[in-house]
Amino acid sequence: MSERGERAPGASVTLLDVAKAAGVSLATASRALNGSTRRVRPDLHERVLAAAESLHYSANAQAQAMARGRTNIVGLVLSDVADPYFSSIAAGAIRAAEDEQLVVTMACTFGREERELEYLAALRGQRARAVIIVGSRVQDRGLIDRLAAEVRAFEQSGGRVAFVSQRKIPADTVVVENRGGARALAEALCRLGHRRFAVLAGRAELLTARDRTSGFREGAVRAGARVDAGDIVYGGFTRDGGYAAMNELLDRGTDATCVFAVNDVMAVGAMAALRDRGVALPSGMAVAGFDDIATLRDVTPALTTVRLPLEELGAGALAMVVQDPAEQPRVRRVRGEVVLRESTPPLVQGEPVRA
Amino acid sequence: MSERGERAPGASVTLLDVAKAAGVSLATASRALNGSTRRVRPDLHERVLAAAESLHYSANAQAQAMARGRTNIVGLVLSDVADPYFSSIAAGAIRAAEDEQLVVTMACTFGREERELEYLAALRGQRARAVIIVGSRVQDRGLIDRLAAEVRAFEQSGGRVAFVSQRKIPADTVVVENRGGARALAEALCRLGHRRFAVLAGRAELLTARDRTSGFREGAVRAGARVDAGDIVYGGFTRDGGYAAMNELLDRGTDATCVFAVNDVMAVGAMAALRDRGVALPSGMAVAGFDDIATLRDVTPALTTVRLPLEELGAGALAMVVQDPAEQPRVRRVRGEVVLRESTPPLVQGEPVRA
DNA sequence: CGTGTGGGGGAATGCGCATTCCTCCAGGCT
DNA sequence: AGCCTGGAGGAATGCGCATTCCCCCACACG
Repeated sequence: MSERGERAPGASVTLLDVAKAAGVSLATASRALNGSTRRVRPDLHERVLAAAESLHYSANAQAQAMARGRTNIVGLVLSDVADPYFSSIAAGAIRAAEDEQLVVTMACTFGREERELEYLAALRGQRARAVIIVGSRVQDRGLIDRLAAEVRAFEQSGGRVAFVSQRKIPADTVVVENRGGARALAEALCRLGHRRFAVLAGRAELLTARDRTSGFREGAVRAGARVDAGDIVYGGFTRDGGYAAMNELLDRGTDATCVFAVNDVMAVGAMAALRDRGVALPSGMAVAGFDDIATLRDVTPALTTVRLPLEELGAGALAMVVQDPAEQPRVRRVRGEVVLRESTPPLVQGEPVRA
Repeated sequence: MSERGERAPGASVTLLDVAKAAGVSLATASRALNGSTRRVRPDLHERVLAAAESLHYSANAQAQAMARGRTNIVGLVLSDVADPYFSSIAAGAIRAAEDEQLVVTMACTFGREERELEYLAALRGQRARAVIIVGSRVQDRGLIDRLAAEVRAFEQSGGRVAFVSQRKIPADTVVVENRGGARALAEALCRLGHRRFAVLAGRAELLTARDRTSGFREGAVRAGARVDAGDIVYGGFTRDGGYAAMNELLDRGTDATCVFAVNDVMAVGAMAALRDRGVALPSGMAVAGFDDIATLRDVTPALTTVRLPLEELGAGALAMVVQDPAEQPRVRRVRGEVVLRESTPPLVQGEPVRA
């Protein structure tokens, strides 16, 4: 099989092979390839590089990591890559990581938040240099405490941790101003003439969903409008969740003129439900979302929403994790920008929608 | 600082610490924690587990990898996670990897295909167990040859490689039947009455784009319809590419009654362009895409497309890479399913669109 | 009661590399 | 000419772990 004299499959060329081929010691080969405080004579340096090239040498990252005592791995933990919200954040983080010569490993919880714990432990085992945890914290004191302990253990072992979520754990965090964004959105919608709102509030445990819901309500009330408790519908934080919640709302009956879905994919689900029920858009019901997902910018009617710089969130978290740790955990607040589009036209008359 | 008597930051607890705490040898601790052909006396076993637990021990994956000579890392190389096509495939792969106790590391080329080479080399250095490369091959013999060499080197060092793309490299490949899917789509559209088509063909170098374009043309011609060379517009493989290409087509003028964009995001861009130019949808121009991106299933008019089981593509590639290698590289063909929706209503009369 | 046998604990080895320490040599100085 | 110094190559060490090999002990059998 290997008449070409190649090594057995599975056996890869090591630094020692390179050193031998170059006729130098292992130490010199290492110095030539990785640089060092020590200098290597130019001709030897040259020979080592040539040998490595011709042998197609690729340093064993595991061994390097062990010898050096640290890796260049950054763990990224998020709920679902297939969700455009998370994939955009991931793209931002990955891009930034590549600039820093860091390798990103990714894990998804797929909605089971307790898996964050497992992944964090696994990444500690990987001796990952840092971990970025993206996703809403949930209303569960026990879980938060356990996660905080796990984060401490990770940092204790020399790693860095950052969150993109609520600031519930003492660690660097990129905080999205969900409440403020939702409040501003509500106020803007009130200025358009709306006085009665419904909210598709997503999963009740998710703090992101809660913050957006309560912020919206706050803004509405402040502007003299109403969000009745009966007009707040919980459900999934997904497209189908939005669809179902909208249907439930219509079944209940509502006199809201505008419905706020706590994220864009839910809003799109809600629009689909409205259309299926024969409600004209946007005249029959105004719809607003949150996030400004790029892929959804071309839906019709164009969706009013709160724009979030998603890629920046990921890049920002990576930047925090690359910096030296501060005395106190840092918080980077990111605000959303209200974007009014066709899905929420000015209301001529505040008359209730038929429902 | 460490009045609690904790170890210096950066120093993590090792297997030896656990062994000492349990009053056994390192070997026994290893056997208890990882299992072995050898059995460990139950009480010692118990003690080791308890010690590991109380010390919050987490095995150093690097060291394990080195001692065992292999890792449980799977590299995923794709062009852009933020693109829903790739993120869906990634989600499928990650899900499948988790079932196999594998860790996924992700890298993005962001459209620069030559980076696949770099990442593959880096993953060889990681001693990754396997690599999955997702994305269209490009028309570039030199690049393909270099990639093939890099793949050989990777396999030579004991790793496995799979592609989700065209079958250009001798390795396990999940092949999407782009040509066949596009052909079927064209035929279906012809049955709706269309006789003149335009194609927004994406980047000319991408084989995926080429295959879809030529397959579509093939199907159209076979069904007695036409796709004039002047009605094929190249551009970006993105939403903005679709938008620009559609505008270019309208500027040129066309008498096509239906435009096929080689993927869904381009189709959405095209619809936006049509709308901006005042063309009524779907009556003024029928539009079809390819992929059936989940996030885009609610656009209006609902987009006719070719459905691809994206998550399955990722999961399938992972399955191939987990299996023992076959004598001959495997090929798993995946076909798309034509889904006719409102964006391509039956054509009553084949009259040209105003353009 | 002596010897054989098998199960299981422990010491030692090596994985591939960075790094420290030792050594040697060349050049400059007195 | 002899000594010192700095620069650079090489041997050795250790990172944390799996695994091999050795040995001891308990039990069974003759």
